[in-house]
Amino acid sequence: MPDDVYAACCPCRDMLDLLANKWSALALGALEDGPQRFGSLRTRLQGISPKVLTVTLRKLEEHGLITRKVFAEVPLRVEYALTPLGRDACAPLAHLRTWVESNIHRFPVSA
Amino acid sequence: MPDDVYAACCPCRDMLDLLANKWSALALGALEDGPQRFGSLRTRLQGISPKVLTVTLRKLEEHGLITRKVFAEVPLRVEYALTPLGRDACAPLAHLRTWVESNIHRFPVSA
DNA sequence: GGTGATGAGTTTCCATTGGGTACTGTTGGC
DNA sequence: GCCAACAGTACCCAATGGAAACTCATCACC
Repeated sequence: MPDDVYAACCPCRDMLDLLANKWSALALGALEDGPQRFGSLRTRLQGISPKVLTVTLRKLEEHGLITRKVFAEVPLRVEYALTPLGRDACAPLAHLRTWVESNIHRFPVSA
Repeated sequence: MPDDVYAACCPCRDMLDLLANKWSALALGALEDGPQRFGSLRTRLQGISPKVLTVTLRKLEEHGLITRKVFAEVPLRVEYALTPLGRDACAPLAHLRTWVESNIHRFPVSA
């Protein structure tokens, strides 16, 4: 079994690092509803700064999870959408998000 | 629905940030097999430095996902174990890890 | 009684991220 | 000419991430 996230040199490690990330998990989840524009994502991912959103989206695009499509309109429109791979990745991330939401009350009050 | 990971101020956000993290996901998964010692975790989480492992474990402990038990032996023995909450958190993280492992071949070659 | 091993970390340092705020560029409407 | 909308950049500082070396306690060995 060459594909092991516990192996330091396995590319799995990089993928896990990409997906196991607050903003990636939220961004992919936001795109589950369909393509979204930069501004819309920025609104949905409350608290994200434009810079961090850009970096997050670029990384996801680079790894084939989302696509970035520019429309030559005015004002400029850019749409981000899930690739089939990205769509599949949403399932485990959705589990994680919903688990957190439904178990948040079990966590000790923050220190 | 007050518990929303997309809300910046919701404590869910902090929990997602804690769990959606490469080392947390791997550490919790390693503890699924039963209590582990520091050295054992260090070996299993290939490539982690002792400092980062310490920080990771302390954060998980602080948030009630694992326990840290010191045995007054020589040489010193310290065991980390999942709490019930931690055990429950393993399920979505395991999904994520196995999804990555079984879909890694679909990712484009790293840039 | 000094030497080394064991286990579980610290300490120090540097490079890489994360993140906030302000700014840019393009075009259209007022 | 001036402002607004959209999609980002640029610049800066603070917080992590991570490697390598060091610490501390105790025991076993020579």
